[in-house]
Amino acid sequence: MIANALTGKLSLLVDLEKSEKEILDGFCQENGFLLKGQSLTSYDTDCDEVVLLLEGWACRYKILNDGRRQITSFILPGDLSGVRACLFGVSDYETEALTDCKIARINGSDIVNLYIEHPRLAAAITWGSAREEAMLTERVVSLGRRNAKERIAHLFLELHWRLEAVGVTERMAYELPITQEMIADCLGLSIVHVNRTLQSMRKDKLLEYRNGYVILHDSKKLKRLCSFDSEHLEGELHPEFENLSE
Amino acid sequence: MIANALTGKLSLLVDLEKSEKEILDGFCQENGFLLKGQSLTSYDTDCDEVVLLLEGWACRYKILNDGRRQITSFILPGDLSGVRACLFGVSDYETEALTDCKIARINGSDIVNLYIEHPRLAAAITWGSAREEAMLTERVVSLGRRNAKERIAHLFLELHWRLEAVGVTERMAYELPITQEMIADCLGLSIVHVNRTLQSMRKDKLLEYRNGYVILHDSKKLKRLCSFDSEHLEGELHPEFENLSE
DNA sequence: CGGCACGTTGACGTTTTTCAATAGCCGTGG
DNA sequence: CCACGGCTATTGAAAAACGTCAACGTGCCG
Repeated sequence: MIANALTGKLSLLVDLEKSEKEILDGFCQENGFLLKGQSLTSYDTDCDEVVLLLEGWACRYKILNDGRRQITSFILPGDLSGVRACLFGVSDYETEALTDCKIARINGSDIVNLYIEHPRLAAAITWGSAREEAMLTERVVSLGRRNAKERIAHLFLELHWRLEAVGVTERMAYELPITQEMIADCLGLSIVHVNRTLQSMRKDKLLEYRNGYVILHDSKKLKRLCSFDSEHLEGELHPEFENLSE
Repeated sequence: MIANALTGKLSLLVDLEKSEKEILDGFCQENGFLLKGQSLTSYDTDCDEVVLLLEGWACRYKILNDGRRQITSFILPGDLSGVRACLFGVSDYETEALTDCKIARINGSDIVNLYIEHPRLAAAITWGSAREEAMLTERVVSLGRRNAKERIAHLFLELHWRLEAVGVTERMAYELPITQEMIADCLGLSIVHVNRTLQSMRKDKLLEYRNGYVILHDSKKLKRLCSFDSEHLEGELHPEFENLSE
């Protein structure tokens, strides 16, 4: 199931043909393993490699010159990392495994060839990037105009939405195997403030976060609280692409 | 010169062939005008239209349900707006002219066809989206981990960099025809605080911002102050794309 | 047992926001 | 011509949100 996370995600978007599915399945073959804390981009191969996350959590982040860290996004199973770096030769952030991870390393040229030989798949992958940009936009809104409580609500709802798409949630709960420090670095808050805000939200019976496990007690109220809108996570391919044959 | 902003920008990336340039020039024909405050996306045509900004300033923003506003990006001459909306049928933000603007409306299908018939151009346009994502990432870092002074420094440096690429700067100065409120909404600050911070930076002889005109007095110190790195604005196409013929 | 990573708590500082008032600029209408 | 309103910039005072520092607890693992 998880090994098909990518195929599954993209199937939501386009009706994949058999040959397309085979190509994707080829990409999904586990051929690597990362320990917690390891970097996703091995420096040997530099930018010429895309990593498909099969199992585990990772993140992208940037560090300012005095050590402050900002996590810009979380990478979940089924997500591709490094497509932009591969296409444009620039990687302006670090990528690190937050838990032990199973991955599939994909040759950069294979991805580039997709753009030439399988434009529909390329379009689907570009859609993935577009979705990421949409999430980044929402993060900007959070960091710019939402307070601590609203930021946490939004992040936890968004993660629930994403994890649902790859089928690893249980109703309104899911595993969140990261520390409060990572949440802080993602939401632009201090560890202490994240801790206090989480406690306050727990008291208000909005949500619970303990031992790496999240329970959304009142998702309706949470959504209202932070103006959550899942539209930014949805989408469909332009009909023109449907006409492309392989 | 400005009418070629798009061609110019993309030329930095790929050696365009004559036929490709002609297509781009076709897109650059001014065929619309927007008054300050007008929306870029006319609701009649909905998502099936891409707008190329030829002259003026615009922005994308989101509004929370209690009215707070966050500007997620500024749109400058040579920028395309609505590519994602056109490819994936989702537009999850508003787009508005900040000044009077000259624009070229481009039929969405024409853009989609690019992906099918002129993959190299499509790749170049995708590169534009990737650059936007990179800027968005930097904005996340700003909002999450930089204080008011650093945010302003970073924004003003980034705008200078972008405007330089389309040739509308004068040494270390440029016109910035927006209000302090827009800067506040972009940087996640209050108007009052933007005002005070600008004054303080003026006193420190870092930069000046008056009457819609920015002067960067000490760009070296500014860059150090906010860990500015223009790498996120650069890039080159994967060599494979060079082999594509038309 | 000791060390380490993580969560929690309290006291105190700083940054930033909010509220409220004033001043300058500019176009409009009388 | 001048008065007026609307928009933007500016200022001061007070409050709220959030950060920092330092300490302590707890569970895990070698």
